[in-house]
Amino acid sequence: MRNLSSRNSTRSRRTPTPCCSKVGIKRGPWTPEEDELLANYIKKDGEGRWRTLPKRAGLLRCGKSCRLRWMNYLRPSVKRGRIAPDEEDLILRLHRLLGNRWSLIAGRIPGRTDNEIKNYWNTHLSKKLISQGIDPRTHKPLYPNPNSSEIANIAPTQNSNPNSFPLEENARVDPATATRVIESLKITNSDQFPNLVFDDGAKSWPNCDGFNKGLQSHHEQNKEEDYNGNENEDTFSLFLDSLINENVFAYQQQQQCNLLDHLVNL
DNA sequence: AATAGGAGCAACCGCCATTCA
DNA sequence: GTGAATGGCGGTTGCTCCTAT
Repeated sequence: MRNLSSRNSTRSRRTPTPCCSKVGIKRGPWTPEEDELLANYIKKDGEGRWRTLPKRAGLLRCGKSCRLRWMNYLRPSVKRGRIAPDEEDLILRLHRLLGNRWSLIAGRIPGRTDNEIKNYWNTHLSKKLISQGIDPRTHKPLYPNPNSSEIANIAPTQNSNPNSFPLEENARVDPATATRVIESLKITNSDQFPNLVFDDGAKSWPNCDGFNKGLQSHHEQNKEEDYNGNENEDTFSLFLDSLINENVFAYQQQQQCNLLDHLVNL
């Protein structure tokens, strides 16, 4: 059983949350019996009304705990097992675009939960990027070459420069826009162009800067104009579309180069 | 064989957005 | 319009298992 004393002491200083404040609520790992109770109840009565579900299902758990258990483990659509290389690749690209928006990222990877992706990122991918000299938060080089022209385009740490637009900050667009962008990105980059420049952290830095610059101009435009949600969404989508198209163009150029090299070597 | 340390991951937490009376 | 209830999210914790010593 987990030691929850530290959490309880923290909670005692705060207003208790309504669903978990009752005495007698069970915590910690779920037993197979509890899983069965929950799964059978949801199969029979469906998801939803999580706060009252435990009582109806005969569980001594809070509603949040039931929801989490169902969403992350019991749901039939949840895929178990290792993250495949193509899934990892998609996570990397989506994270680069969206930052730590795990539920959005998970929404584009069938069978994977936000918790699973978040864990995988924290335990595998962030370390992998660091080992490659890439900042996992910004997807930019950790130690840029001072002689490189790239240095001028590297976004400083947040708050250090009010004019900088680090990717993570920029990624905070509304979910509807993000979803549309991801949809087009997935079709364009993942399905049709699996080896796109976008995949490679080092090669994509210029694209990333373009991304930031585009967002900056977008941001400045918003400051000048009265806010119009749909219009700005469209502008943002168009910008991202153009960014994606640039990648497609880069890919096509690379393919042509590869073909020429091949012909030369014949 | 014992144990220390790290990795992986399930679960909990607080906060925020949305819904509804 | 307002406040309570609810759902959902991202950050964090700590337990379990594995590996190195």
